[in-house]
Amino acid sequence: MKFSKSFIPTLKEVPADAVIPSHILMLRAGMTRMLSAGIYSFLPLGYKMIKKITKIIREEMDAIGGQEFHLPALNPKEIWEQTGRVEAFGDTMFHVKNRDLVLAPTHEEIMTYHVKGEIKSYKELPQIWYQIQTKFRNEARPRSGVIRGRQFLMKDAYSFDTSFENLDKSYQAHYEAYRKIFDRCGIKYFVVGASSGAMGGSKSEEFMVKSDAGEDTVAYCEKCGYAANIEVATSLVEPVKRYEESKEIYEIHTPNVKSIDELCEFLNIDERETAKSRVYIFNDKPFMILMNGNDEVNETKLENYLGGAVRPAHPDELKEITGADAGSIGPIGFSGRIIADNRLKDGNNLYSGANKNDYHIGGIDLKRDVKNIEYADLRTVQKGETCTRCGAELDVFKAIELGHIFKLGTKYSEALGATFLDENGKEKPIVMGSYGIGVERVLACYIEQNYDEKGIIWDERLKPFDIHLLGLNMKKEIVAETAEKIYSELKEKGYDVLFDDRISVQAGVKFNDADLIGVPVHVVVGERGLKEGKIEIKLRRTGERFSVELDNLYEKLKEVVK
RNA sequence: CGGGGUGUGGCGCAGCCCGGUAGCGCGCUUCGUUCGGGACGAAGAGGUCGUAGGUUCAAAUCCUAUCACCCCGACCA
Repeated sequence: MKFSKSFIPTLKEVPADAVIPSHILMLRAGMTRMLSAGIYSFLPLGYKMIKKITKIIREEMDAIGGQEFHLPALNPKEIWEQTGRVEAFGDTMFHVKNRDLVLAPTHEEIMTYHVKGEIKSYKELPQIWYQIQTKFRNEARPRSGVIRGRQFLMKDAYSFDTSFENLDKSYQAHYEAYRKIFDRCGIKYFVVGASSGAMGGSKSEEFMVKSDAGEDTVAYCEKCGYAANIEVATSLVEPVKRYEESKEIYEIHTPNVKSIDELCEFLNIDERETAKSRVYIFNDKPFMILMNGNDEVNETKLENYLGGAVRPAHPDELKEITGADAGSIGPIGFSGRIIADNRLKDGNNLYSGANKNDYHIGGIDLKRDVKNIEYADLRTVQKGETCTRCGAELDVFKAIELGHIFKLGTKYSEALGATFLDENGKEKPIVMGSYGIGVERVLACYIEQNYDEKGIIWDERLKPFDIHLLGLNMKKEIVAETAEKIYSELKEKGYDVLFDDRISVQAGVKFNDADLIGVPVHVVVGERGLKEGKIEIKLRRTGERFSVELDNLYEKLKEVVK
């Protein structure tokens, strides 16, 4: 393709609204433009990359027996009401104003709807159905360019099986396909155990890329490879001590002591000797959570334990429920359900709030003083804690979710009545899995991992062109003629070539645009080299460059272009 | 949704505090010179100063409302 005829509007300056490297570079390289917050247009170069990525995805999905669909983005609201997800999505779902339609944020319902209508026998299962389609989510705050948009491309696949054992097979097939897809895209990623959240279902894993621009936090053990979303991650921490002798409960006047740190300082004690109380509401009823010291409540773990959504009590509710404000709340005298983190198990001689402002209580023995106490793992793992598998130190960092695979089970098939008859003529709900990949995120994450101060660095496995050919001074006949000749010969040999044939553009501009766009191999035709009959080849990633005789050019390119 | 910030030519910005009719760099057009790492000179084109009200003889500038966008947080199948 000739640059002079192409629409590749590169930018010299950094657009003010872009912050993260991938966003800046996609704008600067002329791949995307923003239309509105979280809504992006893909320009020819950007869309070309999207097509390359979706081609890889299609090949690997087809390889595991996937069949491609194209479902409507506009869905009847009624179907979504049957699974309760209009409410579950809430404001995240876009609603059409002048008809009872919604814009689909995912497609479990619609796929299940079609299964229900057509698949009736175990003989027709399993099935893997997928599509690559635009999804709509009314994100409260779109950010990081294409990484979190209100409209985005997603490859979503659904598996339909006769049993949970067979679901395992479909799930595993997707797991392996995903590894191949991300490997082929040249992305450095890792897989973490995750929470299924409001999707429902049992097991789920996320394919993650480490990045400060990420919105998920993961715990990772470099030594043994343990990786988990912070929502479900666990670590080994020392439990509180149980002293031989339990003191009696006593009240302490603690004016203006609110936080655990203030309490520790005031009483000159260690935070491990304290139990922090938080009040949550579950099913409209208040209950108390006890954490050791400054340990943070992990609300996802809490919700998984309780089996439903919780919310922290409001400040005014606190007063009504406990008689005290946050900072002075504790288990003694609290009448509701009390769940403590495992770390506090059977602890004694502990300090906590007195449910009376400016007072705390010492000498608490959870075993003796808190009847019906429950214990659960409710902590949020912190950096530097001990890996449960190998004992090494855990790292905790931000990551971007590229893909997510779920074992859904029968949640949707039951809600929508998608059943089949088994070998014994017995009606059973179809067992489902669901598997997503954020297509733009693959693009953005690749760039996040492969750029330098000059621009993007594409990989041989994922690149917009095979060769970027630069004709430096196209006003010189010898340069123009040679470059044109090389261009047509390269095309003949089957290379996809971007030929910078612009006449009134300085050499420096061409070099900089080439570095910005980041095709792996640059071929430079200039007057200087031609005087000695030579062409220059430059490798974008290493910056390495070498001159070759015109006669040896194609030979050399065979080595260099993979 | 809470906090902070920004809206001035295609892009990046100054001007606003202290009101007087809009400027700089890049880009764009034309001509000439230059020609291997974002050239130089000359001449040009291009702006309802986000929008709507208000104050004033006069508003980019002051006041009110509103919209959009960015950042931090909350939220996030």
